[in-house]
Amino acid sequence: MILDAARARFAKEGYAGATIRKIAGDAGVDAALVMQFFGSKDELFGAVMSITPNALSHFSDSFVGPEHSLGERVTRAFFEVWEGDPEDSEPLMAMLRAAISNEQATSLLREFIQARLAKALIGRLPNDHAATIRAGVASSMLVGLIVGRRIVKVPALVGEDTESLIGIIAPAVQAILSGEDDT
Amino acid sequence: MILDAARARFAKEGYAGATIRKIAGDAGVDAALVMQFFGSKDELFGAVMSITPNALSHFSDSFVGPEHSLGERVTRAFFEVWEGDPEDSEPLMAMLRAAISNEQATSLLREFIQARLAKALIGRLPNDHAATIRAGVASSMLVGLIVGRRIVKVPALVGEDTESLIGIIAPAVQAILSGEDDT
DNA sequence: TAACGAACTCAACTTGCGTTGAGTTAATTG
DNA sequence: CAATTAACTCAACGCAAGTTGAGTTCGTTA
Repeated sequence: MILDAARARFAKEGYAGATIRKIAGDAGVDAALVMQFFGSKDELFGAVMSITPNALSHFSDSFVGPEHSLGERVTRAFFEVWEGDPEDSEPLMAMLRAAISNEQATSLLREFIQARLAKALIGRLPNDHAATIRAGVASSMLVGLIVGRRIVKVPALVGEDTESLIGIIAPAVQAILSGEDDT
Repeated sequence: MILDAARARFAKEGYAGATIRKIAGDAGVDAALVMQFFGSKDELFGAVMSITPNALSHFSDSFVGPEHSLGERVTRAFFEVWEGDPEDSEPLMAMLRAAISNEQATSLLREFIQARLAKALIGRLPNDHAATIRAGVASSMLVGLIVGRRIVKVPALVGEDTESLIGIIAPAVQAILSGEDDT
């Protein structure tokens, strides 16, 4: 399937690195066919980028439960999606990689962090300005960990299993979401 | 100056996006001259990427002081460097942007997070395995905030002034560095 | 079985890139 | 002033990319 090949390539090599010819090759097909189906590389990319319903519900579910363990549930859900089924994580990875070099991807990732994650959170927390900001901060921090672990491959993060990381990160996420600050 | 133009372009547009022709144009010079000076695009990029001594000492200094405000000092130093003098922040931005698509940049950023930041931290904390990991986690989280604020431009982060963000983030960084976890 | 349309290939075009080598200006120095 | 070197431009190469249009296979349907 062309879409599968495209998703994997965009996730691994970013927007510029993934060429139509390579994607077509992976799918055992001529590059011109990809063009006929999707019109352009941009449109193919748009078709690939998405947040799967499964990933979304995973995030949403994590907000249900006692507040004292909110940070841990959110952190765990985040890792489960980003390091779980490629079907769910590859579109996210494609967005993240491409967001650095492609404007279209940037706005999609922006919408993901802001609208989706924040909206899911706001139902569970005071729906005010501060909650939105805290949601944005927590999301960006968690994305930063994915960047470190999966893209930059910081040894300290790569060599650690998910549970240990969650043990370290969860309290920090909790601190942000529950709003114990200095101001 | 060619190096100034290159630094700005790499920081704004990443490795692939910044072309030799555009850099040469910014510097009011022919592309061929850039080649004669630096040999190749890779070497030009290598000449641009760096952590300035000023940025480094900024980070180091932030570890000096009482432990209960360590998180706040580190967070503040981080923002001061990344949002301060372009002379210091642009090479970092160039590294970060390029790290997604260029292998050479990936290892440089890896070294930055691991060797430099972590090493500076380890002098101040128990020099064990756990401290290295905590340093990696904190660094990646902070980088994630830069990604959100400066690259993806998440509205919640862009619209907030630095001090408010530090107030939210510092306790989380403190939680990670001081080691109050769940395990 | 004939015909139609979808799925697909082939060869080529265009553009922009990094890069090169030969040539030109400008500055330095003996 | 002559000459050597450094700073620089020009025109072009080769390549890989996205894209195109004409042609081909092939399964479905009348």
